[in-house]
Amino acid sequence: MDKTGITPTRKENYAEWYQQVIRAADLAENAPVRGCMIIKPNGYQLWETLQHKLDQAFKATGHVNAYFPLFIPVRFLQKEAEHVAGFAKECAVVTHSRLQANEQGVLEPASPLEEPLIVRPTSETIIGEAFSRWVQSYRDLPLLINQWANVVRWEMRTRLFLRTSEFLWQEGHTAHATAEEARQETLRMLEIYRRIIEEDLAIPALVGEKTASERFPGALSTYTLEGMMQDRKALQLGTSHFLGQNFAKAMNIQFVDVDGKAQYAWTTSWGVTTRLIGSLVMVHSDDDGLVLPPKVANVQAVIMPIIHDEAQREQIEAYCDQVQRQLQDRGKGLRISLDKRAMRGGEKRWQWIKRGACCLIEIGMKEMESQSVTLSWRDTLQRETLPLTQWVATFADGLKAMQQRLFERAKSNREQSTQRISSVADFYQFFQNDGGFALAYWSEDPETEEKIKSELKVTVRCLPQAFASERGACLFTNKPDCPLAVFAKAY
RNA sequence: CGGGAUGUAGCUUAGCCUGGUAGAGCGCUACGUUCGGGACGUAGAGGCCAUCGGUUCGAAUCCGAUCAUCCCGACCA
Repeated sequence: MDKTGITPTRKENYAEWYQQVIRAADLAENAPVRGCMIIKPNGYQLWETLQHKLDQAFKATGHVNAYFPLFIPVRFLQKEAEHVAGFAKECAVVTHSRLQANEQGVLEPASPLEEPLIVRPTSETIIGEAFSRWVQSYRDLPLLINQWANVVRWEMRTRLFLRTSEFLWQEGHTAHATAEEARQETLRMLEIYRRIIEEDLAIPALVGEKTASERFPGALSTYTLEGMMQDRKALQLGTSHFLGQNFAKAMNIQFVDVDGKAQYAWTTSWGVTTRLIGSLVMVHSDDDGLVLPPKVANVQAVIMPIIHDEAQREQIEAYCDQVQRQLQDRGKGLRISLDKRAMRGGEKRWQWIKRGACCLIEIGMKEMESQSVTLSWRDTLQRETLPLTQWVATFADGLKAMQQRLFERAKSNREQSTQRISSVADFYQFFQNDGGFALAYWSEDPETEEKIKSELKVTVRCLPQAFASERGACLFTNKPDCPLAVFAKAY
């Protein structure tokens, strides 16, 4: 194959390749509003699939969904000092309640609001206000709430799915009677994210804790899941925050404990966003377009009738219907498409390759006569022909195998670009070459963090859980007994 | 918000310097030949050249203003 589905290739221009994959798969487009995107049906279907999997996991752990206002009074945000500082610079502010035509007939804002409202960049404060009324006694705890919503963070530089001014997410907000319980909740949700990201999205996730500088504004600790994209840059896939009593104190979430004493609750929040769709594109896709893990793919198999002679159309299509029915009978949840559009076979095949259909099934006279199918899996694109009965019986296993292949490939990509670093010179060398994830002992001192950020554009992604027991002398300061940190360039 | 650039068909764009009211490729529609690795031919639809103003007999083209977008910097799921 010399001609690739996507121009340019990953190697030629990764950023442009990413945009083109999204365009070719028809996932989303830039909206006529600055920094915003239109998520098209193919993209939204992916989001619905992720939503469904996450929602099930949340419900299974006792969380319930609710919906809180889009608008938040400015004074709410103001109640937590770090929180304001973190979000103030990127808030959309609503100041007027109507439009009025001026002398030229141009509509202008009129009727100023007494108190400006911000469009939620996140909902800790407005949910906290509600919690303060809902929580009275230790019997009201834990309070486990999730919200599916859009949020707005006014961004300077935007990219489809990865960074837009408005995006979709879920934000979980919980309140607990003890610090220990809240911390457990933070870690429990982190583990749910890890499981879905690794098992459904087939993206190996590096799990760990954020440093002070990368922590959520107002949190005591922030845990993160970091994925490595094919350009070796890190992408934060989800976060879970232990908020301590900061928001409980700011929003006055108090309860009476067993001993009759008033106590501040301990709260958490955690979220993942439509950015996960961007990570799917950047981790699995290739120079021919979108590649998706079967568990979340919109189309797990597409059946394409190949018709040379119009006289044969009817019988070939009837055979295709039969193949679809038999596959579908093997599993209710299977997503099988039958593409009867009158297009040339090659063109049709390419279209489905670019859209990330997991399995491409071509059926013409040969297959019909021999009761077989010709198929290829999206990640390898190698054709093989199998008897229909055998194919139907093994299709589900084929999906599983592809899911596994994608995960293993992503994992081996990450491992190849992950390196233990033991000298500052090697550290600089590593990032001046190809880069990736650099593991090094680090004293958590903010000065080196600042220095490498300005000199190399490298940040500390997290202190990984997997290496929590390892201690060593800091790479930069030589201070003994420091934790291992992961450094990388990040989106 | 600083530095640089650009606005012409759904998309990518030529034309602008040297004024004479628009050309191409892709896409779209129809028909024909094709069809298991991205077809080709023929015909056709589609643009008051970002907006407003100025210069001129005449402006996509020259001048001014406005708006928008993109790229580079400081911030970010």
